Amino acid sequence: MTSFYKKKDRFYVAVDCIIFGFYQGELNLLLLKRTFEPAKGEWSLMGGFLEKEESIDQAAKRVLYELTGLDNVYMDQVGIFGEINRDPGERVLSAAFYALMNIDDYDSELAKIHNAHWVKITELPPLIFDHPEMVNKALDILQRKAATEPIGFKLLPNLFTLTQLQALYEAIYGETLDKRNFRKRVAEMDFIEKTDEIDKSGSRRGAFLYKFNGKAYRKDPKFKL
Amino acid sequence: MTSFYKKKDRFYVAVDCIIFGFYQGELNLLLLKRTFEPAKGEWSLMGGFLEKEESIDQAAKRVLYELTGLDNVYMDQVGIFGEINRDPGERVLSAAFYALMNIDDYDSELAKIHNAHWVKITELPPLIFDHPEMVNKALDILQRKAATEPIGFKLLPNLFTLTQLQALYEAIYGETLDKRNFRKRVAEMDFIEKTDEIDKSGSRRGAFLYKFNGKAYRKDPKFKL
DNA sequence: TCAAAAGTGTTAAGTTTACACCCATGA
DNA sequence: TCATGGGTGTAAACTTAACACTTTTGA
Repeated sequence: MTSFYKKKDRFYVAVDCIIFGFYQGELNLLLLKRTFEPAKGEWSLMGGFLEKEESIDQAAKRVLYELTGLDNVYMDQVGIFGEINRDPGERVLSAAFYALMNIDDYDSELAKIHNAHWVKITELPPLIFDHPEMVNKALDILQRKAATEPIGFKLLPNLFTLTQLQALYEAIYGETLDKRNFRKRVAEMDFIEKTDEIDKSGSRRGAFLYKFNGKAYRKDPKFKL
Repeated sequence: MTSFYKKKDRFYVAVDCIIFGFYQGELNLLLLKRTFEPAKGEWSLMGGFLEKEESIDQAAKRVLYELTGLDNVYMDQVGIFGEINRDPGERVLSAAFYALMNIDDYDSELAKIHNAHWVKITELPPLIFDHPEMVNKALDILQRKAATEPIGFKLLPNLFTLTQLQALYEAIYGETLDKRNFRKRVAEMDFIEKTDEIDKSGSRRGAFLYKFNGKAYRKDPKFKL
């Protein structure tokens, strides 16, 4: 270390993850009912401390991996939360990240170990510290970003019906959408491709399954839903 | 300190400020030609270290105040930058903030002390570390946010002509706008109020000065430019 | 046979874009 | 008197929003 930095203060830095899933027509968050201090017994986001040998992004991925067993999950920054007393135990800064995952992929064994549960965002319990702020900011970012970038697909299986896709966007925006207008817009985006497979789980008649083609999207990246 | 935090690593945390001003029809940044280590002689954003007794937002305001002598400047978060070697001297995390100021308000004496200079964003010199990324991200946020929230006014004097306002938005978006369409949209926003004062500095004929009425905006907060 | 979800087009309303000339003034 | 920036309206193109019925199937 050069002498330049010697007198400066150093801080604990955490990452907290706002983990979104889509389930039963609603956005859900994967939350911990804490079995550990501080705030044992209360609800919180999944978090962890930044370590010396990792970047902040890596820390976020690691924390998510610890809880879900997944890597390659879409994550993006929400912001840094740095009020002095945000953690009443000790001063800790927190970098918040949101993650979008397909709820089918999650490992319920790992979740059990951490006492993690999917909770509808319309029915969130009280959360500790400034975690409610983090969630609100993440939701706001998700709503804006989902409208103009094809990130919603991260919340669905690879193959999905248009009814599912519409229900997802209705959940994200918190409003109902017109079926014909929605499908018209989907039809204009060639990278949302109809397959010849049919899903019979949602109706007797069955619905065609679609998939998102990222390569095709990148060729003509115009998205609006 | 409770024992819980004892084993965790602690980190130096800085704030860096992307300070926007509007001058001669262009967006400018207030940059330092560093007279101090590290990276003496190179260009950088204004920054400073987070201190124990201040929140991150407060640190950003303090750093801006040190350079400009101004408080009450609009600032918002850009993000946290946490790559391990982003500062080659020692590991330092940085929370980046952008600030929007009226360039007339700045204190050129203070600027001199810090060896700070307004530089057109179309003519930026190479910047140290990951400062270019910070600037790019700040610009992106500014462009998105300026379109739907009335923050552009922070870059102008309290009284401004419509020609100035249009030039500002052209600078933000990096494209020219149609004068009649622009003024039509302004006319629809009642909180952009025509005064009876006239500015003669920009033309022989003179142009009416307008002002932004924040209270009126909050009553009917619909903004689009 | 009927309940439940899938699928399909048209029209009106609203928004956005393109475009050109006269005005007022000081030098 | 003329060069310079200030100020003004309309029509076409495009986008968005509203709206209802038929199809398929398994129980």
